[in-house]
Parts: sequence; C-alpha cells; structure tokens
Amino acid sequence: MPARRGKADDPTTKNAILDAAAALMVDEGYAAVTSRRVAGEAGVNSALVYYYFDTMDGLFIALFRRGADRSFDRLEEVLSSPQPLWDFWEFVHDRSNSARTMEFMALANHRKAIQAEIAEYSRKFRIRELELLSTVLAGYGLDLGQWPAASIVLSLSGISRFSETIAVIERELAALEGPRAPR
Amino acid sequence: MPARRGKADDPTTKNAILDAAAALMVDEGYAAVTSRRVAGEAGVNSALVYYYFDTMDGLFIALFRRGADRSFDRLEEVLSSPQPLWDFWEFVHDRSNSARTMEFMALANHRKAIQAEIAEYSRKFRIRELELLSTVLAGYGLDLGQWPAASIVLSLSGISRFSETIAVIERELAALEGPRAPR
DNA sequence: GTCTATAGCTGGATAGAC
DNA sequence: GTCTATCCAGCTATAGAC
Repeated sequence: MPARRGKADDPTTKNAILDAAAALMVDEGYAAVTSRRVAGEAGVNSALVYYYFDTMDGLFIALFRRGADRSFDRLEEVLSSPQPLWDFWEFVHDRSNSARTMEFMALANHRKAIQAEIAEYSRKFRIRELELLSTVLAGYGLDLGQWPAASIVLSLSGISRFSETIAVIERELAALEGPRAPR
Repeated sequence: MPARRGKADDPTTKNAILDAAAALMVDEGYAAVTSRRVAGEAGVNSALVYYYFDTMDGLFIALFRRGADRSFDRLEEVLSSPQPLWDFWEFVHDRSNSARTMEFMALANHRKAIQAEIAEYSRKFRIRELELLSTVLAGYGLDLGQWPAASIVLSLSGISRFSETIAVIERELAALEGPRAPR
C-alpha cells in the first residue's frame, strides 16, 4: 500500500491555488481574491486559475466546498471528545474560521451562484450542530426547556468575536466541565 | 420660526449620494458601491462623489457615521417603550440593519480607515446595549446571574437571520410581555 | 499543464470648463 | 456646485505557443 494520503494535502497546482485563495480571503477579504493575486501567491500563472476553475465564481465555490467538508468533519470529532463543549467552543471561536464564514456570507450577498451553495450547507450544518449540542447537554443532565440549546449555538457561533463575552462563556463551560485541560 | 427640519432629511445632493450608497450597499453589497453607480442612482455626476467626500473611503465613513447615529438614537427610544424587549428585538432583527452591519464588518476587514471607525462605535454600542437590557430585565424581576443579559444581547443581535430561532425567541418574549401588541 | 499576450471592461481619481 | 473628458490601474477571460 503506497503511503499516499487523501487528496486534501496533495501539493498539486490546484490545491496550491485553493490554499492561496483561502489565505487571501481571510487576510484581506474576498475582494482581494483576484485571479492575478491568487496566482501570484501560489507561484503560478493566472491563466491556470481559469484552466482549473473556469471562472472566479468556480474558484469560490470550490473553496467553499473544501472548507465546508473540513468543518463538517471537525464538528463530528467534537462528539467523541472528553470535553465536547470546550472543543465546540474552540471550533466556532476560531478566528480564521469565523473570518472565512463572514467573507463568504458577504460574498453570497451579491453572487447568486454562491448564495445557493452556502444556503444549502449552512442549513445542514446548523441542524447537525443543534443535534450535537442537545445530546451533549442532555449528557450533563441539563433539562433546560426548549430554547437553551438553540441559544447556546447562537451565542457561541455568531458573536464570539465580541471579546467581552468570552470570559462569561468560558466561566459557564468551566462550571460544566471543569477548567480547560491542557492538550 | 422656519419649518426647517434637522439636517437628516435635507434633499441636498450630499444626502442623495449617501442615500443611494446606503441602498446599494444593502441590496448588492459594498462592492457595488462605486462612484459611478452611486452617482447614477442619485441622479448626479460621479465627480460629485469626490467633491463631497474626497475618496470612496470618505464616503463609506460618512455613511457609517450617519447610520451609527441613527441606530444610537433608536436604541435610546427602546427604553421608553412599554414593551422594550419587543422593540429591541425588532430593532436588531431588522433585515436591512443587519445586512448593513455585515457589509460594514466585511468592508472593515480590508480597509484600515473604516476598521478604526467601526471598532470605536461598536464598543460604545454594545456597552449601552448591555446597560439597557440589564435595566429592562431587572425591571421584570429577573435575577438570572451574570450571563443572561450578555447572552440575550448576543442571541438577539447576531444571528437573527437564522429563521429557526425566531419562533423560540418570540415565545420567550411573549412570556414576559404578552403577545405583541399591534402598533 | 503551463505560459505569454492581449482584448475588453470597470473603477478611482483629477483637471478644467461652465 | 455640477458637469465633461480623460488618465491610469486592475480585473476577467480567452487565444494560442510551447
């Protein structure tokens, strides 16, 4: 059996372009993701962007799908963690992840092809998120009526950039799972 | 005393440009806010954008300040409402308002001048928001520890676009204030 | 697969007439 | 204040050589 890994880490030109696009998008926003700049960062010619993705929208959609698949995998891993809420918190709290999400939402606001792609994914993601959190909270013996799970998803997911709230949320987590264990 | 109103509704060219920019930003995203398109919507020449605002960044900052001032005024009005939570909810839940906020945050991600402007404002806004909600909740005799006010601000403010949660939140509001009264 | 070259367009910004 | 005219930069996308 060859030591070949999955496609994700292949050092192909296609992946190099996607990596460059991802970095640009988080650092400077989607408006900075142009064929020339992406190609420059990836160290290839700009015509290759169109060779692999046809259009810039094609590149954005491929980029979104790659990130969405990874997020989904990461979400599933949370369930098997000994401190699932901490893991979940760190997942949604991740800076580059939320920056990425925000850029794609802004992008979707004025690109129809991307809008459809994102709507479908986020619907599935939020459903799974809620299932997962409900399971976890029930495991802690919490019977909080019907809105806490949704509320917690909302609180954790959306506005974690507001630093004042971080301490508050982490205090709640510590009450349930004890202080964050070193990894 | 002349019937002259405040500056806000003046049918000046400057205001027409700001109005056109605001509409474009909400409908098609900040990337659609170009000097030519703004001028076209406002029915004036594109050179006037630079005459009044020097640069496109200048236009964005003026636009943000106008919106921020209005939001602040509207937030204060909530306090004197007979159903402050409902009013607050409708305020943050307002579609064009949250679309506007998202666009500016995305814009701030890659425009330094705008970033500074927004950071300052949103700090002040969130503080006032929390003061207000704490007061209101205390008025309902709720003693919810230290995180509910923050949590409610977060839930209501950020993710109100997730339509699944709207019903849940509105149920909570109805329990406190009764069903929404007709205006 | 990867490159060069280029067509065709749109945008920010300015100069200067009225 | 408002307009016309224009410069220059940067972008998407394609054709075609290697």
